[in-house]
This record gives sequence, structure tokens and C-alpha cells, in this order.
Amino acid sequence: MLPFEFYQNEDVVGLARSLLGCRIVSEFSPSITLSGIIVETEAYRAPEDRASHAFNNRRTPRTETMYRAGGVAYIYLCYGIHHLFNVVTGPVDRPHAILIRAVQPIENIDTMRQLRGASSVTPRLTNGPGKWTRAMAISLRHNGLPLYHAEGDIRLLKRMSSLSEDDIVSSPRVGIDYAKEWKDKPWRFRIKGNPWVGK
DNA sequence: CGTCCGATGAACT
DNA sequence: GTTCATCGGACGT
Repeated sequence: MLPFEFYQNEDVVGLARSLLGCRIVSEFSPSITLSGIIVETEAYRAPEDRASHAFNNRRTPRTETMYRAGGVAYIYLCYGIHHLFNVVTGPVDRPHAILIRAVQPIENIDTMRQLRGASSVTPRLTNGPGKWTRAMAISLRHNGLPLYHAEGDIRLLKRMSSLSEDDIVSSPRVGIDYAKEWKDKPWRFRIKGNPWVGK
């Protein structure tokens, strides 16, 4: 389990790298645990970052969870359909977040396939931020839940196997062309060569 | 393989 | 009314 202290770090870009290779667990039912390995992330560093919902410390009912102490989930509805999952980081009133964009399925993969309505298991199952949340039954009802409790519905576990810095590639974030000079920041991170990352 | 486009809701002008 | 941290289906190459 990643401890509460892990999330208090002010360096959200560094934390976005650190989350690669970590395990995310979702309790689907008392008998079915879904889990996978994080293979793609993006850092959002408000208040400066124009790409963040919390740019310029904007506070709405939706963004409120981003202002809490790190270690909780920020989940919002994107384009009215997709539930996107972020890890809140940093201290109270410092609205940093890390979007999880892709996950490599590990436990109960066939249940994930059913939840996605897919006929077979391919990287398309979980290689996008709206795809893997559906595959792991994550939705708005999890917004604000802590990620560091052993009994929690969603938990983050530390890296099992080692991952060298050379295995991480960075590039500009996607879908944020409106963000002016912030759109080119290389704050998207992927595990090099992993077939489960996005395109 | 690629481009186009509708879905569907929160937040904004 | 428009935009938006997206996706899958339709159709052309």
C-alpha cells in the first residue's frame, strides 16, 4: 500500500512518474477483485497549469476534491459519458492531480472484458482513461475516496518489480490544445514498449 | 490504416 | 449557446 505520506509530495510531475508500475485495485464485489498495473499517467499542476480544471484556483463543486490533502480520488465526468480517474496529490489547497490514462489488466481480466462489453481481450480494453475505469467498474461514486486504506474500495499498491528510469518515456499531454504554453509540457508518462499504453 | 461525427452532462460566455 | 483531460461506429483508402 502506498502510504498517506507518499501523496503529500509537492512534485506532482515526479509523482506522475513514480505511479508508473504501481498496482491499482478495485473491489468490484465481495468475491471479485479487479486490479492492474498503471502504465500511463499525466500530471496536472494547478493553479498555474491552464490545462487543469483547477487553473487559477477555480473552485466548483466538481473541482473541490482536488483541494483536499493528497491521497484521494478525483473522478469527473468527461464529455458527459466517461468517468476519468485522477490521484490527488500535495497538501490541502494545492490542487495537484495525476490522470491515470492506461492500465495493464492483471486480476479477473474476463470480468473486465464483460464490463467493457468486449468480445476479446486486447490492449483496446484498457488503453484510454475512459476505457480502463469502465473495465474496473470505477465511477463518480468513488470520487473523494482515500486510496491508502487497506479496506478501501480503491487502493494503490507500490511497485512490485523494479522499473528503471530508462523505461519511462515522456511526451506532451493530449486533448488540451486550448492550454496555450502549457500544452507542450512533457507531462505525459508511459512505460516504454508496454503494449497496454495508449497511442 | 485514416478521418468524421454523435453521444451526453458540467461548467462557462 | 459553446467547450471539454473521450470513445466507438461509420465509412473511405
